[in-house]
Amino acid sequence: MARDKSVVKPTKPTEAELTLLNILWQMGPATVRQIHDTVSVTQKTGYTTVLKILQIMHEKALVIRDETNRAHVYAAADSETHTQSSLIKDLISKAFGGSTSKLVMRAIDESTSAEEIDDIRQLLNSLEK
Amino acid sequence: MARDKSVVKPTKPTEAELTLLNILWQMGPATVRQIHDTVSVTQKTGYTTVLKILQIMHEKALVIRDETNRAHVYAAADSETHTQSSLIKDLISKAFGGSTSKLVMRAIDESTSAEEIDDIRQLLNSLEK
DNA sequence: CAATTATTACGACTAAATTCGTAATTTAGA
DNA sequence: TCTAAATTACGAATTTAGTCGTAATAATTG
Repeated sequence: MARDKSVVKPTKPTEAELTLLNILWQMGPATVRQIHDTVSVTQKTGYTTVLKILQIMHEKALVIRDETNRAHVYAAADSETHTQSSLIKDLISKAFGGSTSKLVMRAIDESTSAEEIDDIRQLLNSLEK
Repeated sequence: MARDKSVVKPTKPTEAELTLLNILWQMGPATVRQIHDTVSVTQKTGYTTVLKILQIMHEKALVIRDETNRAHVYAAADSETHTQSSLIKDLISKAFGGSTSKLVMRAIDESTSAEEIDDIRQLLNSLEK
């Protein structure tokens, strides 16, 4: 049976895709050139590799593209927050039996700073109401 | 340069592998037959497919194998807790800029039950000392 | 306008993940 | 023992991810 395109769940980004999304969330809309320059700071990746991944992400609707100018301008299709939520929900269901509290227990360890713990405590307090 | 095998980081399990690990953590050591029977309850997967994935997991040292008997007995190489920690750390670094508190904020939402929130609060309290 | 440069398009290639069929082997039962 | 059943071994086929070279196209500039 044919699937209804409008209801297809957004694809989970791969690692390479997530790397580019992080850059887009950071810089905002950018050209392949800008994105490649940024990713090149930490990784040795070919320009066409970045281009290709962005094109695939466009097919998957992970990014939107402005083709007005010669150099297309790419932007993340979903917000960082939205994507984070979907990634974390996925992990909770696949590795934590659906238990958010178990995940939080595993997430916090000796390497977690006092500030982070404090932030989390604040969050908990704000849920009181 | 050759890598020191004894220091090679444990591979991150794929989705199919994680499915089988969940079963092994649940049942304890088990034969391919038992694992296949269990996975079959929720998915339609061929017996040899399960066997193959377990063999690959063995190569990757994700599981250990007792070959004493005809039907080999497989068991998870790492504990569920250990694997959960490593998966969550991976996600924190790749999608949350290394911030545990950001992850916890995204993890908790309207669908999180009061019991879960309570469990998390207890955990926070236990960190007081 | 021609030549150089920048960018996108296209396709190929490798590696890993997933699937499973068939062969070989071992065990157990008649 | 000999046949049937169960299990592992082997390898092929498919899909996705990731990589990049080269061709085609568009823009720039001398």
